[in-house]
Order: sequence, then structure tokens, then C-alpha cells
Amino acid sequence: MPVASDDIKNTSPDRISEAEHAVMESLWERSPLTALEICEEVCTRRDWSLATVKTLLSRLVAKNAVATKPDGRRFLYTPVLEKSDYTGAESRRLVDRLFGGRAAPLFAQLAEAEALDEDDLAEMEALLKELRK
Amino acid sequence: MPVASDDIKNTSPDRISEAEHAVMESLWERSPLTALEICEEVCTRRDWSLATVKTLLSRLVAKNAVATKPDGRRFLYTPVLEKSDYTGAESRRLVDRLFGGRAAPLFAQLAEAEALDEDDLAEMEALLKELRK
DNA sequence: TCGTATCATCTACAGGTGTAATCATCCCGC
DNA sequence: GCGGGATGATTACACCTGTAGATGATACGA
Repeated sequence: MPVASDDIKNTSPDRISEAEHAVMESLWERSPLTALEICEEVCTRRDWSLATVKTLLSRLVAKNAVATKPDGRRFLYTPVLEKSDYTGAESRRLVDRLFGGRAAPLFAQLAEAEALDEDDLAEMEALLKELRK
Repeated sequence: MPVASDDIKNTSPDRISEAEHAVMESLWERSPLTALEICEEVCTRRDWSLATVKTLLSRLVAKNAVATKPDGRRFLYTPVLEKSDYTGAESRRLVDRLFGGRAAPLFAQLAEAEALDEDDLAEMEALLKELRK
């Protein structure tokens, strides 16, 4: 029997958890990587065991956020989800949830929390000028 | 035996979940409110039952995010956690986690996602000017 | 005074997340 | 050829979250 035509809806917007995100960060910085290499990057920082990284990797594979390529007995992991897509969506979510979709209050908030330094201000000024073209 | 001197460390930075945040929003907008009044605000929007709101409220009380004041047979709920504290902390977390603490890339991200409209730009320009004083 | 409507609390339960031990497989060196 | 180390897969389990029903107290109206 023909099996096709069932997995069309796979833009699977499964949320990436925070721990999973740490793994993605490694992969965005450099890829492909083996599980062990990823662990070398994050295990000390987060005090994880290799097993934990492997679990997270398999969940990320299930969520279609990373792809595997066999390399002998092991796997090489590559990100599928792009960093900018993730950060974009995540930023968007925050702005929507906390500020009703308005970005300006977010910046007011960060300013008040003194989370903006000189460099940020300069960059943002430049960006604004650019956007205004 | 003297029982005291154990609950000093209560700046309890328990995280507020997303559903809990929806309840907080109602309370930030107007307070004090009864559970029923809160439900009237959010139950239709989120398709919740009154019981759900009550559970969320009790969790928020446990987290010291809202306070109760008896009013006859029922309770009036008031926010303890301030909105700006919450949004500030939450924004901070995002910027730290996603952009290494730099706000400018977040801004760039939102710009690229076209999440900034004319009003946002204008407000941010004003804000920048103000910060630059 | 007594039932009942009204509340808050307790209990419940499925799904997600953090964290990891254990299991199964397979290839390399002896 | 075979045992052991490496590596992914499976299983585990506690806690958090979303969602809500059941339970218990209680004050108001009849």
C-alpha cells in the first residue's frame, strides 16, 4: 500500500526547552559535532553528564531541531533549526506575552533595569538610523 | 522550643509560569479581585474553568506573588510581585539566555522579524535621546 | 435553625523537563 | 574471533505545569 502523504504538516513548532537550547548553542557555534564534543562544551558549564546531553540530543532530533549523520559507529549532529529563527520566535513570544506585542516598553524596561550599556545604545542608535534610511 | 529563625531567606524567586502570569495580568490591571472576578477576565480568553484559576491563585500565593485578604466568606487577591519587577526579570533572562546579555542583538532580531512598527521606532528614538541626555 | 449556594483547599492526572542509569550494539585491537 | 570500550537507545523518575473534579467549611436566606 502507498504510505506517503502523511508527514506533510511537519513544520513541527515543538518548543525547545532551556536545557535543549544550551545544546543548540554549541551546535550553532560549530557543527557538526559528536555528542562527546558537545558535552565537552556544556557539561562542565552546566554540570551535566554525557548521558544528559545524549537525552537532550535525542529529544532535539525528535523535534526536528537537529539532524544526525552517521559517522562510523557514532553520529554527527547538525542544527536544523536556525539560531535566528529560534531567537526571533522566542523574542517575539516574550514581547507578545509581556508587552502586548510592543517592543518599545521592553526597551524601556531594560533601560530601567540598567541592562543597556554604552555599546548597546550606540548599536541601537545606528540600527535605528539604518531602519529609518 | 523556640521555632523562629528559619524563614529569613524568603525573597523566594520562584518562577511564575505562563498560565500564572495570565492571572497576574488581571491583578495588575485592577486589584484586589476575587477569584470569580479574575475568572471573568481570563476564563473565556484562555478557555479555563474557575477551578483552574483557583489552582493558579493558590500556587501564586505559595510563591508569594499574590496576597490574600479575607472578605467575608471569600478572599480578595492582590498582587505582591510588581509587574515591572516581573517583566524586568523576564526580559533580562531572555537577553541573557539568547543574546549573551546584549540588548542590541535583540533589537536587531525584532527589526529583522519586522516586529517593530513606526510607533516603536519613534518611542525608542525618544528613549535613546533621553538616556543620552 | 437548617439546607444550600459559595468559596477555598485538596487531590488528581497527563504531559513536559531535567537529569541520569542501564541496556544493547558494534567495531577495534589483541 | 572475541572481549571490552564507545556510543546511541531505552527506561526511569522526580518535579513542574496545565487543567480540573471532589471535598470541606461556612455564612446567608428561609
